[in-house]
Amino acid sequence: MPTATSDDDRDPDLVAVQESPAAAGGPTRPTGLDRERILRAAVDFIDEHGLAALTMRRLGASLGVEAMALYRYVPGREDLLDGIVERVTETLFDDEDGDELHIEQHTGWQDYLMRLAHGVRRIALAHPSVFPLVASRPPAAPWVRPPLRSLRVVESFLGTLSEAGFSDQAAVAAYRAYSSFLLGHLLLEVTQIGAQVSLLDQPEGDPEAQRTTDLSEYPSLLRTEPLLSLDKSAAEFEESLENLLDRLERVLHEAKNSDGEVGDLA
Amino acid sequence: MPTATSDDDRDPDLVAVQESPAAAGGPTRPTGLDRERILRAAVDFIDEHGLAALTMRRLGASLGVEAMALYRYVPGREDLLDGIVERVTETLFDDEDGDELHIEQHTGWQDYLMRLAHGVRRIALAHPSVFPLVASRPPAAPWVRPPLRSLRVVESFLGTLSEAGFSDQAAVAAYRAYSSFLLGHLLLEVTQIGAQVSLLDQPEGDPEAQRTTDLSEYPSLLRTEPLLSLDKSAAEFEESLENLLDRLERVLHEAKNSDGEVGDLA
DNA sequence: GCCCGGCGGTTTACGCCGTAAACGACCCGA
DNA sequence: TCGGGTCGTTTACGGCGTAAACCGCCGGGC
Repeated sequence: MPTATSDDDRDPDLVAVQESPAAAGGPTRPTGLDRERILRAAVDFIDEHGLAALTMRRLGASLGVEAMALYRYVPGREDLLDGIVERVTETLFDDEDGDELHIEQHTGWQDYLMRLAHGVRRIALAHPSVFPLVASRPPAAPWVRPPLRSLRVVESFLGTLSEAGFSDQAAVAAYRAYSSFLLGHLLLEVTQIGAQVSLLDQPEGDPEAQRTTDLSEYPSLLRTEPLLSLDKSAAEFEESLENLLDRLERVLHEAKNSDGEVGDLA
Repeated sequence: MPTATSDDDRDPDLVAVQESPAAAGGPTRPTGLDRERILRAAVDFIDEHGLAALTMRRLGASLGVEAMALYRYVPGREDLLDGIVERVTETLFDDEDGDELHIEQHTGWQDYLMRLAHGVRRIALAHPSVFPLVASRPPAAPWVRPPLRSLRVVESFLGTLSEAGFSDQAAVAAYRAYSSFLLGHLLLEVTQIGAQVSLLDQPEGDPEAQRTTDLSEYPSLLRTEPLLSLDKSAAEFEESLENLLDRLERVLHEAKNSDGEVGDLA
């Protein structure tokens, strides 16, 4: 049972990631380095070998080139990581059909927030090993909250909510609650994916000693362990998201009714 | 606006951290290495210089000793990091008065969840640079979700909710929603702290060019920028936490009324 | 008193890291 | 023909984690 959503239907945010033609195996690449090609190779590399394995030397090798060659297109490792994050998060916009994020495109702010959330989740699930980078790289401005990292997205978020009748305070509070929700849920979800695969490719040692930790001192854990091991990420994401939207809607309506008081959400 | 700390009273989770006597400056320490002393020094070091600055050599130097001396007490760097996390999270139990976490101690599951949340938040705020480690270190079992990392805490969590009438499914779902909430909120809060200090000690360059990014293309951002820069972390934490508890309470009561159906929260 | 084993810390060494700097090869317009 | 630019390589340096050899010292058995 891999990463099933509810018990038997598919997770709409889990899209098959097709191998870029002849990208995986050989260290050769016809010719012509280029910042864009480097970033693409870096993302592929992290997807395949994990974040910790990414070094300038190895990334160079994966492009059939010495490490120092990369420095002609990338100022240094830190900037490379920033570029990776930027590249991955930018796929929010070419997702789906054109740009789903434009205000005129969607039907209401709830629809907008749901599209945005699933867009970010799709990115996280497509690149589980890259997502911790999206979560932890220092943001451009101190009030930019991962995983909503680009000013363009934050602007679109605040603009949409404003237009829908949210006060500035309420919109900002919504932005904060929304980003906390996304970060917490998705970071835990991709971590769990990573933990599972790193368990799978470590079947060494005698198969008996590989037994899970002794839970005999923890009766509740022992009893609920099968439940804890079930993956309900997709359903829980949906549930939490809808709950957040309900809460925002309550704030919005309260502000409209008693409109002397500012619906502040905090 | 219920229990939230409003604009001007103190944050109860922000406790003053007193300097350990003569710990900050000199690299000297009387004598006698010891795993516990090493871990303490490591936490102090990270608090002072940041996570990235921690190396075996420098940690050794901060104890007046060569790097290799540490290896007599710590198998390696990875294990050191695990030890740091364990040491920091264990202070959950000696917080407050004895162990606040025992089931008999508190009055109801809501009170328990609030104490637990504020306990974790206190840890995060006391060691902002360590918390990302708490959040990202691979957990002991795949279903252990940071920042609630110890089996003891998870057991206590599930036991408390079970005893309060939650079904096993509902308790597990609550555990997941709760850990997502804590992780998302606290990680963003400590990140913001780190960003602010790292901005403060970088006042170099000519003071004019240090101007913040140009926001003229982003009208909503431009308008709400002062609001975005306001720190309302404590109040928002409280608000989100209370909302989560309300949601859990709803689940619990629905399950009790129509008790053929399982309140599943997801 | 002497010796000697092991405890606790140091020295040395190895391979990998990020990256500065010098160095070619190759191409193309004057 | 040539001289400069572009693009990648080579070489080198300091710092990293850590394996292995080394050594001073101290306490107990003879």
